[in-house]
Amino acid sequence: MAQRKSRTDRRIDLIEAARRAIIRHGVDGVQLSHVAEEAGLTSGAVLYHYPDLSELLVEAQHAGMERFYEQRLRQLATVTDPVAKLVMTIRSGLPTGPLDPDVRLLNELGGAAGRNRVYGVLLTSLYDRQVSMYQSILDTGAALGVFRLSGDSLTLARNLVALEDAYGYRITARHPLIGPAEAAELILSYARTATGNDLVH
Amino acid sequence: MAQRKSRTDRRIDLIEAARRAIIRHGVDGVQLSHVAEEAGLTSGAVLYHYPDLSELLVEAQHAGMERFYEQRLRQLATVTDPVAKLVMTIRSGLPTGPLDPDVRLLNELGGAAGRNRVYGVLLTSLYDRQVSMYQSILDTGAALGVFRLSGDSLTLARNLVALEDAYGYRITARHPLIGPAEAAELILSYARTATGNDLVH
DNA sequence: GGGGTAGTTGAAGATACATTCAAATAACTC
DNA sequence: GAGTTATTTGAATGTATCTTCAACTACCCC
Repeated sequence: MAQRKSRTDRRIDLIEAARRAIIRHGVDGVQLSHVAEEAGLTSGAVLYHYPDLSELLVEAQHAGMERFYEQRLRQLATVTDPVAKLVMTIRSGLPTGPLDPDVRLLNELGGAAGRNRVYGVLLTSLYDRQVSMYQSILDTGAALGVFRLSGDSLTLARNLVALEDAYGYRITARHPLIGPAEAAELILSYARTATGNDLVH
Repeated sequence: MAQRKSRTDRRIDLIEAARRAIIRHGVDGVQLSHVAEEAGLTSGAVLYHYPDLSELLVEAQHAGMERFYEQRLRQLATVTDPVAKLVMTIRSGLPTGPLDPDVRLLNELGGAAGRNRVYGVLLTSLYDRQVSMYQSILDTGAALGVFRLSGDSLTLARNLVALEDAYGYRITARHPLIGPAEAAELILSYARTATGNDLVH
């Protein structure tokens, strides 16, 4: 028998297991048995904690998203220079490679968001928060005279996040010419014209 | 009994039916019965034409993608002015609304492309062709002296397609503030700095 | 350390889905 | 228009998955 765990611990485990299962089989292809296997439990045990699988899947997506965002914020807090912040943020929004689990999970959401309102709301809220994150970097840099913005910061920030998203898809789809480094350079090229700064640090 | 059709006619029908079924249930959630229902047939009939459902799904994705791309090329051919071409191309790459079937289908592919090499290749090939399309518009405009490009045309074109992709996702996910018009404006703002042209026509 | 609780299993039952195929029939051929 | 072929159905079969639940057991608490 699998190790017994407290309600909360097991639920955390299951959310992690669901995350992995989604990455492996897709939001619409994932099954109870997949989650159970990832968690090292039987289907019955999964159902004991989450009588409705779709609830678990939503929680898994939510948790994965929050973690991704929190991680970026935490990293951002380690530097103060606007240039360093911007460059670091661009990098942290891209997958480390085609297998990056965080981005893989987010990408799974993309298609489902068109069909499922809950996923749509989740994804939209992540997008908006990332936009705010970029916007505050841009505004701060402009206030300090480091950036000379080529347009309003909201527009620029929205485009920066959009580019991140799109290259995340390209990388996970294994574009032969666009990897993490190339994608970062492409986004940086936009960021340079947007900020009027060479962004060398 | 459903109307009898020739092999080729029925296969075309089934590809269309599969397209709708994928949009409704996702690449990984679609079932034989969904396709059959969309086509107004029984599962047996579907299996008679496509013994392997996944083959039909790939064909459906392929067909949808080709149609999307061909449509853009055809529209592009109706104008000659680089400014008009660029503006029109940006608009034609965006969904008409959250329900736009062509973009919905492409978005379904995004997540699956990380898991399924075939889908990855399909999506990558579409991306590359779209980049070429933009690149040729940019190069022509530059040669004519209409555009003063802010960087190399490949970088700019890649970013333009990336922005299209990303806003396609935002729109199908029903972002409350970003619809087709707003997305077009966001991409145009990038296109303006990229071409040094106001892009009014 | 005994009783109670919470977590887990495994098997049984129910449901859903894919797959096969004989029979039916529409369309085509000569 | 008789015979042949291609397409479709519907029912039967098999398999996979979900769901339920009684039994088991580890752990907690007094």
